[in-house]
Amino acid sequence: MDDDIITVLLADDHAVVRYGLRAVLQTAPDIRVIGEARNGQEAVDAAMRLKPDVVVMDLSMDVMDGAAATRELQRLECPSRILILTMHAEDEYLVPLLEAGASGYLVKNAADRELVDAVRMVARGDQYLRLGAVRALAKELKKREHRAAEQTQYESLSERERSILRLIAAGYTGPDIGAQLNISAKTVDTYKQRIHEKIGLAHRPDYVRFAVRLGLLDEGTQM
Amino acid sequence: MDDDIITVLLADDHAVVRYGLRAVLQTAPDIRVIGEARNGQEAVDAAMRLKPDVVVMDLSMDVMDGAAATRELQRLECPSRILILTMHAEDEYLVPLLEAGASGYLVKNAADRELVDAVRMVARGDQYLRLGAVRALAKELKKREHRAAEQTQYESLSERERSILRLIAAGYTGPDIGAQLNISAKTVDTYKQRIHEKIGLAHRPDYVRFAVRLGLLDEGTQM
DNA sequence: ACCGGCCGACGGGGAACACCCGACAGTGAA
DNA sequence: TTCACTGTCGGGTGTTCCCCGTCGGCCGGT
Repeated sequence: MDDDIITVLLADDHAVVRYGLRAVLQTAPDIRVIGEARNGQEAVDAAMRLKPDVVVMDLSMDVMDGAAATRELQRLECPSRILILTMHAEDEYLVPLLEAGASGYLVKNAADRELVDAVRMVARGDQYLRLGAVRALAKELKKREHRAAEQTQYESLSERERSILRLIAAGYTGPDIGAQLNISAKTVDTYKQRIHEKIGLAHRPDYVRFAVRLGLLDEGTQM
Repeated sequence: MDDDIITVLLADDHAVVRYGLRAVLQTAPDIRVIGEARNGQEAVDAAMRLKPDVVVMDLSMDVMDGAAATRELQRLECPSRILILTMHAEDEYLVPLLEAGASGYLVKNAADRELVDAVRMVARGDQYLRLGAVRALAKELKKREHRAAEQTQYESLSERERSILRLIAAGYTGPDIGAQLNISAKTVDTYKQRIHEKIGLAHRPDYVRFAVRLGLLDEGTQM
């Protein structure tokens, strides 16, 4: 299966892109495209059936996106290496993708020149990452850790406490919150103190910053 | 120049996509690709030089995006029709694009089947719009109007009032705000009342919702 | 079976805050 | 000049916040 020829599966929901990728890869005699998929679900099915050396996978697909498909293939212990294609330099997705088991990450912009090299490297078992992506990695990791820490703190609260946190951040007063939840304003007070003890939020600005960072305020506000 | 053959210029910053588009359009005998461009700037130059019947233009490009290039070609009174290609159903860009002078709007998803038809229609002077896009038009317009209304309200405030609005939404108390701006808490009170009179924000939740919708809280919070 | 920890729910009281009232000076336009 | 807008401040009353303590229910440990 690997006696010279590198077999490749293409996964992209745009037919034009698949045509283009095919055209580029056909210029390399040691690479053969053995299948195509129009979304993540098809990619997983095809990869398990065809067992290609490399899956060239678009990040943004309708039914199951590239990240989800990567995770799924990893879960199913598919031996294929995965090379992620992305539109621009959306490096924020890099870390979870590598955690999910992707072997490479290529910006479509440079796909014509670098694609063949990237496929070969990934097929050999190496990782292929663009330089900018690597640089963004450290920064991203830190941000994510901080975000994750806050997320963990939030999840350490009880259900009631989370509700109170959200409502305080949204600007409601103690009595208002009590009315909304059918409890006394004094009870709301208790939760405030417990939130303070647990995760250190003391004043309203702390609540608002915390909630904005976790995106807790967008939910109830969408129209 | 239009004695049968439709001349086309391709503008997309991804070489793979250009290859794919070429492959699709080559299947139509009445269409000939006479040029390619790697960004909006090149597209404008090439279009003015080659005067193609149709410019097939990607929406998201680095140097000058499809919308800007469309506006520029319109300004230069280029006779070419413009067919916009977009990744997904990003219908929010539809209205400004049509205003800018685009003749058609095609989702890349369906580019293999519909592209040839779209190019022919646009070349004839018709508009080509996907059905979903048209349906989304009315909804988008409404949303934008509402957002724009709030934006206008915000801009109708004085500089000081805007600051107070932001700080209240961020959760600061009157005295806190006074300290930050070196004014009395009582002065802050006045601004609150004036904001109330001008744009109707009465309670803190109103402030928070308003600020979240206008994205006023993300700015000072990014790290 | 008991004890400590966590959770949901209250209340009192003093300090802090918000809200409505009025006030006044500077600036710029009608 | 008069009027509207802006930036600034104060007084008083009602509301809210914050720290204190309380109580019953539940669950896990010894």
